[in-house]
Amino acid sequence: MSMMTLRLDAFLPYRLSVASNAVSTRISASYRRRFGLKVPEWRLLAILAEGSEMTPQALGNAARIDKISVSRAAAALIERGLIVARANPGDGRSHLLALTTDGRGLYAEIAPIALAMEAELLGNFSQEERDQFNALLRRIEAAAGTDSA
Amino acid sequence: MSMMTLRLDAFLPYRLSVASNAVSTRISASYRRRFGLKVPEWRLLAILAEGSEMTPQALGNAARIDKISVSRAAAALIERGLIVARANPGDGRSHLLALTTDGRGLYAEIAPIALAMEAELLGNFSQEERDQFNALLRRIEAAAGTDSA
DNA sequence: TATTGTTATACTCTATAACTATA
DNA sequence: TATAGTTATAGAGTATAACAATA
Repeated sequence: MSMMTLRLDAFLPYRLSVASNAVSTRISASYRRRFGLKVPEWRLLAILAEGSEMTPQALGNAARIDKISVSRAAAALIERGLIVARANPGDGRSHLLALTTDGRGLYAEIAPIALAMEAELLGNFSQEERDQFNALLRRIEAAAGTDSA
Repeated sequence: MSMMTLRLDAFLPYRLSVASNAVSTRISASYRRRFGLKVPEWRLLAILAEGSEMTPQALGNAARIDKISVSRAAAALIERGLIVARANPGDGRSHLLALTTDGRGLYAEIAPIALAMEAELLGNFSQEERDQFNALLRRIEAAAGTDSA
């Protein structure tokens, strides 16, 4: 009877969870403290700043947020006047969300800070390591998304 | 006035969070469904299986779990008869936790499944990529743990 | 009927704070 | 006084289900 032993320390889901938690605890505290934003709210701002107006569904796909969280985050941002909704001419069930001037202003304030935090976390990563890390994360994500279990 | 734009898609904290969430959603659902274990409970079993009896504090350090979660997870495991507590001869405030025979049995059942899930997630990773990924995660974790912000 | 979006509800994980018992 | 551990409480994130409006 051989005792199978797993080293938690080298177990990937554990390492990934610990690293992700350490990073997001630190970063989300900064968003909240400095800007009163929750993570899903910040993600919506970032996606909207990249392009033009979008439906909640498209936003959720782009930011990897389920429709319930999109709905709540959008409501909070609308209430603060950071985004606006207008009717979707193509589909009456939906609407189009876009940044306001205030929203663009807040985003312009946050983006450099977010990049600085990222740079701090990746302080000693070479560009190659950074690209590699990103690629590995995408592969993991794709494998986890597969419905084979 | 240059508009600073950040690509959320390439923003590391975002990628890390998405990958970690995809992995842990999938794996934790398996622990819960098949074994009735929450993640902190599984971690305590894994750490105790690696060595001998430990205090809650030592367990928390080894499994990266705060003392409140250790306390709750340990209580759940004790109630199920998977671990036992005995007085700590060196410190009356504390106690020593160890796996029971049942606990060892359950661990022996889970460990191969956990390793299989990990292998599935890392299916197309070479050993070198795997080691590199682990090392990068540790560096990120260390950088995030630093109290410079 | 199916889909978009909202609301209600619940669960996991984490964090803060107050408490106890020992040191 | 300080520390180990427990309990209470609250918040963020995510998930399921039921619902309203429109397709």
